[in-house]
Amino acid sequence: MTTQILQSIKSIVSLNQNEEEAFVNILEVKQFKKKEFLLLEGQICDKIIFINSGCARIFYNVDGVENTFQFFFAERWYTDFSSFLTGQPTIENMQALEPCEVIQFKKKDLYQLYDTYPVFDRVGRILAENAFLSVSKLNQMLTNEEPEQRYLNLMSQRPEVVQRIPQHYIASYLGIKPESLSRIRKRILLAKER
Amino acid sequence: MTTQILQSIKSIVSLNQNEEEAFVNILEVKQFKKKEFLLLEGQICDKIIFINSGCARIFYNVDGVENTFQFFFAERWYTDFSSFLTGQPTIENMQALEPCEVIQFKKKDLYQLYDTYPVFDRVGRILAENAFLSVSKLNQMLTNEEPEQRYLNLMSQRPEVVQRIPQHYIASYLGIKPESLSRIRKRILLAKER
DNA sequence: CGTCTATTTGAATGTACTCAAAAGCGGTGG
DNA sequence: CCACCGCTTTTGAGTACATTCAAATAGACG
Repeated sequence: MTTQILQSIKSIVSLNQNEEEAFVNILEVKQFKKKEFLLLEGQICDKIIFINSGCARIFYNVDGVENTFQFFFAERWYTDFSSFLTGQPTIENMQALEPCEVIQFKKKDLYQLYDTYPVFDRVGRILAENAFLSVSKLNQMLTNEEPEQRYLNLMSQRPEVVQRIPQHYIASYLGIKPESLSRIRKRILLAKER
Repeated sequence: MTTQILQSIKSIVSLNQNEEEAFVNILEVKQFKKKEFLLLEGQICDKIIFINSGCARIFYNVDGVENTFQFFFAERWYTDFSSFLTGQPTIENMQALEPCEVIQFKKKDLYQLYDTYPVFDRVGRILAENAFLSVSKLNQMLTNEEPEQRYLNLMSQRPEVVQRIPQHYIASYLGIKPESLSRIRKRILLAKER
């Protein structure tokens, strides 16, 4: 059950037996059905989630419109850092798009680890750094590229998104309306036929 | 000279005398004239910069067009994490918009600190977390808000940007063309007059 | 003072948007 | 297993807003 998350950690730092045990002890496995919420806006996000299987999207509401801004598949870490760090209620929702098995642990347990085993500060640092890289990439995508190019890149770089995620969520992720994505797809198809 | 950066560090963790000395020892103070580059694309970003005074912008080139995506003022940290972490050449340019005094230190020195004094892993973690928060915010801004709203928010949340930064850089930061920003400003002025 | 760059203004264009409706698809219950 | 219902995707027509291209004005700096 905890093989994947341990592997993920161990690709970052090596843990001695004490550290590994201490870490495993704070883990909790959870199952979510399709459409269930792993995190709901208004909650304080005091946990870190690692996805064993399934997939989920993150979105928040702006004037009643759902704004999807990330998809998570197996082997990926998630937390709403803003809420996690500041203790403020989150505006993010994390919703299972397929049945999910996740491993999660609480902030307070993690902070205890930070204080007991400094190696975990390093884990935290590297996870934060990776989170930063991933948001930066998203940012560049949103600022540099036309919607059509964004979709083409998504197809080549994250095919699982295009294959497993409903189109209107992808549209939201790309920053366009479902109708526009539909037209873009049509354009791409026509271009290919030639 | 190092007062500000030490204060910034100490707002994160407390350092004992050894740690503080070790840290100060890796610091280097540098001056940059207006328009000079603190970081140039193609270089490997192997340093972290802390701005003592002045301001700078970060931009990269897309098809020959400069894409400005952040402004830095005094008391702010900067590094191109992508390049810093992966060792790949950076695509980012950091250019002084006013004369700048900065304090910087090298990656290799920092990693030595990481290994000698675990407290710096924590510093690194928290800086990475903050960098993440700031990129996330930028992201939300870019995805949620109309250009006009973005500019209004910028005026109220970061007035120093509007006051000290040339307009065409702000336009680029907002993701629009200088002409559009000019028209937006006009619209805002007209609205205020009523 | 003069040059170079930044900003403003104008007119025409393009692309995604809105609104509306039709077609397609998946899941549920009979 | 099929029929139906609801949700997703597609298509169409018209609109809005930033963009492009071009030119004029304003401002900064030597």
